[in-house]
Amino acid sequence: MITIPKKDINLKETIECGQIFRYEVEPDESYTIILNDRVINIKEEKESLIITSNNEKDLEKKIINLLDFNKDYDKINKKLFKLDKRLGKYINASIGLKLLNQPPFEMLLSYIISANNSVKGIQKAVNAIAGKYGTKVNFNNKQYSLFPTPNELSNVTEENFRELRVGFRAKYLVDAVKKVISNQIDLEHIKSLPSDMALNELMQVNGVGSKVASCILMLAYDRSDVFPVDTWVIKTITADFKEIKPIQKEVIKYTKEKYGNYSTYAIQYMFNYKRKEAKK
DNA sequence: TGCCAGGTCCGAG
DNA sequence: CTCGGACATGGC
Repeated sequence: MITIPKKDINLKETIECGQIFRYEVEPDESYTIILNDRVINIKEEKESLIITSNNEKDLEKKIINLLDFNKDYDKINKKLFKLDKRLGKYINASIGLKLLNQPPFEMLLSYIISANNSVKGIQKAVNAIAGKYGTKVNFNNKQYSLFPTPNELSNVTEENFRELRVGFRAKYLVDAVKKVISNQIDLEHIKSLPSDMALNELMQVNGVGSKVASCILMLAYDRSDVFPVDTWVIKTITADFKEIKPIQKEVIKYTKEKYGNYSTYAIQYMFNYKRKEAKK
């Protein structure tokens, strides 16, 4: 067990805003997250986070990275507000929200599945894939399945994926696995690419368009200059940013020009605000 | 019951 | 290049 200062994170907001799919809420309101090579439980206390895992090697480092604790969100938020006062209400709806840093391969497959799907549907499919093909680990007397590696999925057919209720996206998953294994897509190399080239690299995979590629870059590659423009963001633009045409291309252009290297946060706050508003 | 979900692909104009 | 329909599945 380790304890780290909680800082300004709102754990619930961060975990439940739709950016991570493989987690469970425990009876004590802590979160159990399956991250890469291990299972981690995070419990929020008044001033700290209590972390346990089946594998405590480098655990603190992994948590700091996962929860994006190396960034100063207060500074980011102040900067955004200065750039555009209208962002105030969106920022305030997302205080304590951190953009998680997650594994590239898992994000690639998860967001392929996300296309025209609901968060619940995505969670089901991703968990089914892990349950069937991922390595099993034990934690707190329970068995969990890690997300499979590319090799563990190398022989999975379109039909196999379809059995796990991924629908028409099955062929896209097969294509993604194939291109990762054959190194047609180098997930490691993408780290060193500028964002526009990284987007193009990811979009070589069938089923990965601009929006999905942006999600992957935002969540697995720590970019703050790319951002997904989805249905919720379009709704926000339509409602509150009437000078922008509510179509993806125009929103991207405007956002980059106005918010620059803070674009990702601005868009994520808009997304979160609108999605929360709809939930009520 | 029918609509829609953190879209993308494909073919037509 | 832009636009509309198809696409699997399940929750509400």
